[in-house]
Amino acid sequence: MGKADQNKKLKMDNLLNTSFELFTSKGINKTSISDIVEKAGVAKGTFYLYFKDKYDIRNRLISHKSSQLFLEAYDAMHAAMVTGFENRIIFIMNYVLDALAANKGLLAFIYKDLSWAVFKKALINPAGPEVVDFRAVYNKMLNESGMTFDDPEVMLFLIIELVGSTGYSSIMYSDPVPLNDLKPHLEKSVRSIIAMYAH
Amino acid sequence: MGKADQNKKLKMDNLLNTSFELFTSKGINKTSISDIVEKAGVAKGTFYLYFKDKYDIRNRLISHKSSQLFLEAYDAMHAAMVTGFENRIIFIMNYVLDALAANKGLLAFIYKDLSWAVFKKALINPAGPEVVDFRAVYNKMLNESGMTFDDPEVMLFLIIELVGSTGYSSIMYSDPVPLNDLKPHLEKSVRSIIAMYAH
Amino acid sequence: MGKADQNKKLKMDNLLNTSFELFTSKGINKTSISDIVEKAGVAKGTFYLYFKDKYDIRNRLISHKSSQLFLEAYDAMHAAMVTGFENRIIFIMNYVLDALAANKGLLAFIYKDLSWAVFKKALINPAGPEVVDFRAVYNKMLNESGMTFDDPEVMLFLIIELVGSTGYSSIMYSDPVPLNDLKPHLEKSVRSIIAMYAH
Amino acid sequence: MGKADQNKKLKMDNLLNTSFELFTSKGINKTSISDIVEKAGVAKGTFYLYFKDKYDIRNRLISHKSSQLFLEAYDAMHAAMVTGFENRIIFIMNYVLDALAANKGLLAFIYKDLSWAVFKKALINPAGPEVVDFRAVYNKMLNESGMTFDDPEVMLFLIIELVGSTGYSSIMYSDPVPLNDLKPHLEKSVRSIIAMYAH
DNA sequence: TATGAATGAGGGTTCATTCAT
DNA sequence: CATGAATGAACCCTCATTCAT
Repeated sequence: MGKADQNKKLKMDNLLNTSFELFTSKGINKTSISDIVEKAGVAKGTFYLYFKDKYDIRNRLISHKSSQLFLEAYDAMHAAMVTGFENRIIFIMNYVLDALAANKGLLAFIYKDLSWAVFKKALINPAGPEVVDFRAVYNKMLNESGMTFDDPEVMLFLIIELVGSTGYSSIMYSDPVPLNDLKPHLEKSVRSIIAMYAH
Repeated sequence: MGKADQNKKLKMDNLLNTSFELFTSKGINKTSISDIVEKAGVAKGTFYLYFKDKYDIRNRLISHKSSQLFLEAYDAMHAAMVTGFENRIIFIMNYVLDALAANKGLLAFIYKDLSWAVFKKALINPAGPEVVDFRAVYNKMLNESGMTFDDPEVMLFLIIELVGSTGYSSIMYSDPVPLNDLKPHLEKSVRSIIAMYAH
Repeated sequence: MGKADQNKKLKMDNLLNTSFELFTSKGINKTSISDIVEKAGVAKGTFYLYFKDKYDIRNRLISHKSSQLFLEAYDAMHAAMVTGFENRIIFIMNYVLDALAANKGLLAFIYKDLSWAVFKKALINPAGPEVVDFRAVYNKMLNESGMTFDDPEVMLFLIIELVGSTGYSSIMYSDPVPLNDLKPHLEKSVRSIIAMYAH
Repeated sequence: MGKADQNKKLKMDNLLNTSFELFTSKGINKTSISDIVEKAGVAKGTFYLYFKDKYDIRNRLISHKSSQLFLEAYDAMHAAMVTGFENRIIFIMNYVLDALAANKGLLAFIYKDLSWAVFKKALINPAGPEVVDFRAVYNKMLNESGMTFDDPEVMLFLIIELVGSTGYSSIMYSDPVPLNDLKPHLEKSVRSIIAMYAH
């Protein structure tokens, strides 16, 4: 990588980091491009050399941050030496929920897309090199489980949507119950869903 | 009701209907108040006689449309003489999913809030007179079931979030599977969740 | 006065009083006609039956309130049995300054016109019946003084502008000195001005 | 100064001049930002690059124009080789009054603030580099007088408020007397005030 | 007389985007 | 590559005034 390319990478990372801070603190709608470039210390025009618009930068951030979060969860799962397919899924679920509860700005930021569609785009058909291919990870977990599942993709879909959707409400509004009260319900439900698909 | 009041009601309904059309066709963010009043054929100031802002009118519409949808589903359930608690929940679920599949504009409009928070606000703590108190309906269904449930509120929460969230993805993007393929999965999952809470 | 006329008078006084409260509390520019009629409990159209616009009502209030203030000062002067032309002018000056210091809303309200032009319009060429003709009062004071003055009108003009203008700054901003520090300066200056014109 | 900076200065001066013309011809309240940018031939957004709002531009204009006026008066005083403290103050007074009489738009514009508060802000605690520090000029005049004064600041305050306030009425309305008739009265009064403070 | 719903021009302000430097 | 001044359409919202009832 030449010096120019390095410099380019630095500017880009700077803009990405700055945007992320602003998006998670004041929300994407309230963040203007002026805010971003001012905080990043570059000129307005420079923004357009690297990104198409605010939503371009948002999409890249969602991919990157989601990917990072799931990777952390996966690594923590290994570090904790969790065994058993259900246990592993539950571990990841709890890890992600706790991380989001500790960083509501992040939750608010990725929520509208922390649904299957973006999950898939970000994690399963990763665009960039630094994004994990979560499908491979999932398949690995399936293989290591020693079980077979009907429609494993739909199963994952159901779990992600259920956990993401209820987790959001619980973390953001403690409604209808706070996260710690919700977790046992989710654990039971997720185990029940997995049981339905395993044979 | 005097002639003036009738006229007032007409203007308001006109604004509500016009807004709904615009919100469901171009989205709420792309709809300006200018668009609304122009299409409705009233002056800009008139808008502010009836509504605080765009989000005021949106909230009223969500309440009204959600309420209407669930009421239709409930009536259809009675007309079909469906018995059994699980069967009734499944019937309502399918009815609502089919209705939203037939009206994607409506789905896009209410989705971001067809989650527990708004469902609750709109249907369970209804503000206006024309909005159904869905909690009473739910309690009635629980009583008629002849069963008892642990945490019936959390159970409903899980079902709504699961169905709403997966239904959105399936209807809008056929991803990961189209609605008709999703339904049996949802039915199984919902029955499984209910079974977990019944005793 | 017929019953209808009485009613009319009541409505008008109601609007005048309400406007005065709003003008002195939030300022005339920030007070809308909507504010006035809402607080007064009458319909918007009613306002226009009695007044041309906001400035019509303001002018009447300035006349009325200024007149009232000077009348109070004059009465207090008599009650205090102050004798001597200079003493009387000084007494009135102090009375008015103290009253305005105790009611900054009133000062802010009448200030922009508590200058010769309005003073004259309000007090010397009074429009309505309830407004004092201050010129007569002034002439009476001149006669009772036993002295003769060159250009008594210009003398009064100089005094009013000097006192009004410095008093405003002193009361509102304590700049360059607070009112109590200003008073001796003003007293000396006013006596010096009067001395110049007396013979 | 680079070409870009020159251009920037030009735009700013253009906006200042245009605003001044509009403020003095139609008044600040009746002048909208739309009016200003239209007349100046720039886009609306450009206004906000240079000024916070209408009152920001007004304040800068008042500082600038007042400063300019007093500086002219002071220079003329020197050119006329006026000696003696009272004579100098009287000269400046007359110069300023004549200038304002010749430019009633300017008088109307700065009047509401050609009072101590703004005089002080504009001339005594000058913000920008092109604004004269009139306090230094006043102190110089005091020193050169060879006399000592009690409370020279209050003395100046009394003079400025008296002259400004009566001058406004006289110039704008010839009420109670036209400017040329007022001047001897003011001269006498000002000399009398100065005499009171000198020792 | 009294009402108050309706008006709509006009206000201030923001901000994504461009382009000459 | 980088800049940042300039743009100008679009935004939301206010409010004095009118007029049919």
